[in-house]
Amino acid sequence: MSQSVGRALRILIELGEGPRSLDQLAAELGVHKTTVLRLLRTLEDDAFVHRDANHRFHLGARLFALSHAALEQREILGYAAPHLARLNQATGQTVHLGVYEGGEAVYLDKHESRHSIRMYSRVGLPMPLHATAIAKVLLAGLPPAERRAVADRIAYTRYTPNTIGSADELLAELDRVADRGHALDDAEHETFMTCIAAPIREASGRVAAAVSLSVPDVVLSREQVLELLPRLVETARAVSRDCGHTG
Amino acid sequence: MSQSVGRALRILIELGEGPRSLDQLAAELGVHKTTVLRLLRTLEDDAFVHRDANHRFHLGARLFALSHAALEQREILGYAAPHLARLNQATGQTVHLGVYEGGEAVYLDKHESRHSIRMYSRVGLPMPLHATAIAKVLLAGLPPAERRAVADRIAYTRYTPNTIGSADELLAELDRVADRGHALDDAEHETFMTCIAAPIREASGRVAAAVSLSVPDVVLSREQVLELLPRLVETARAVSRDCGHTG
DNA sequence: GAGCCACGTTGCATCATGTGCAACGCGCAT
DNA sequence: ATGCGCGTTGCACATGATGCAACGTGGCTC
Repeated sequence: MSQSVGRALRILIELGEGPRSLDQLAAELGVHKTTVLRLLRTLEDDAFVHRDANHRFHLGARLFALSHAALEQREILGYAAPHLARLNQATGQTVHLGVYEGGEAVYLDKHESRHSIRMYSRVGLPMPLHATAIAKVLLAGLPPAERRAVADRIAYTRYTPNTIGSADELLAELDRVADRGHALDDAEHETFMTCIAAPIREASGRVAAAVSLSVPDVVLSREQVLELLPRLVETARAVSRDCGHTG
Repeated sequence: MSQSVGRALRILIELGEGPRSLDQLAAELGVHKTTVLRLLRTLEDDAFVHRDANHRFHLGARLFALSHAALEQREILGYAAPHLARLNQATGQTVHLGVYEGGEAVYLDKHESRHSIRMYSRVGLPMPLHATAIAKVLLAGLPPAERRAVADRIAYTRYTPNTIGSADELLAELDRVADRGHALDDAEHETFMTCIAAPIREASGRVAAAVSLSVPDVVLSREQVLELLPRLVETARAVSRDCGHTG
């Protein structure tokens, strides 16, 4: 579709086979040296390729970073999916998987409630950091210094009377969440919703994601939702185990 | 340098942070949706990105493949270098590291002889497959079917009276090399040179590379070179161990 | 169930951008 | 000194990438 990009990608693929010289690449792609050189320089600027002292081109460091990132993302989704489905099956409620990435908490996966009254959300959508159970779990998993930095950047839009309104309040709440091992959203985002969330940890112990149950008041009371906590926590633990987290 | 390629790479980098939608990417790059879509399709064609059922874009499978390939290449170099330096130090002779990639045997690393008469070679340079000790070790490490295919493709240029002249001869020699665990180039490439080579194996047992010693006749006789074999083989074993090969 | 909205998708006209050519510079080998 | 191989640069051309505007479509909301 896009010629130059296609050629650049073919260069990467060729380099995947082993180091190449400029002329080799030009010959293999069937294009002029000049063109290959320009593509290589662009690739080099972003560390996708690396040239050694002898003007031979190798795959660059960025690829390692990317593949690691990709692996992590995929793994969590794949490992979590069956457990989320089972939790959804057992409770009949909306189940979310969320992760903290690039300064935002976003939904990675969603299993719909059986009830006609549902929570609005979309996979990939960022959520308010101070007003959702998932976000609180994710933030509680960050190192304290980073928590503070993130808390200071939040706008603290007040969605309901219960919404957390300041960085100090949020940080105090994050401490409680870290202690308890789960978070509650008690009508802090929507007046008619209660959510509970628990952390998923990867092998290193880092909080890699969070699972949540979201239930409208008209379906279950706050107390009834809390009764689902053990099930939720057990699901999060099961996913963590699948991710290699022992304990 | 190359605009569209640069944008495509930035897309990959963004996707390294996490899955994105078309509009998100367009906003982050500051370009029109259409443009991003085209770049994405090109990336998708080569499996650099993957789009899930919900039209969200992820990093694709090719990146895993590439990073594995790159890691392998780099690892061998890094693991081997100190051992090669030590062998070079101990013997004073030219030491080469070679790998078989994309139908060619090439030099990956070189440690120069202390003597004024040296072997001509350059890192990254392909070597004749039928007339060097390294290449014979590398080919001997291939599965038999592939050996045959490679042997049939060779031109069998006769460099010296000792040069192997046919596929059958070469295959017979490869069998011997595989049995012995090392190869000898007895003036088969240059009339005045003797080389010996031994395989480096990675964890899976596959022959990942080969080390060689190259000595001009005027420096050491054929017999004297063969006396260096134990040292060479031990070096190759040491590198193999560093690569995770047990045994 | 109907309408709406968000998002991905397509065709097209424009011109910026990527392209190939030819010439240069450099290092290495003879 | 000379020649060769390889990477590099400047330049003119037109190809191919771009943005616009309009269309499809699926999912959410009412």
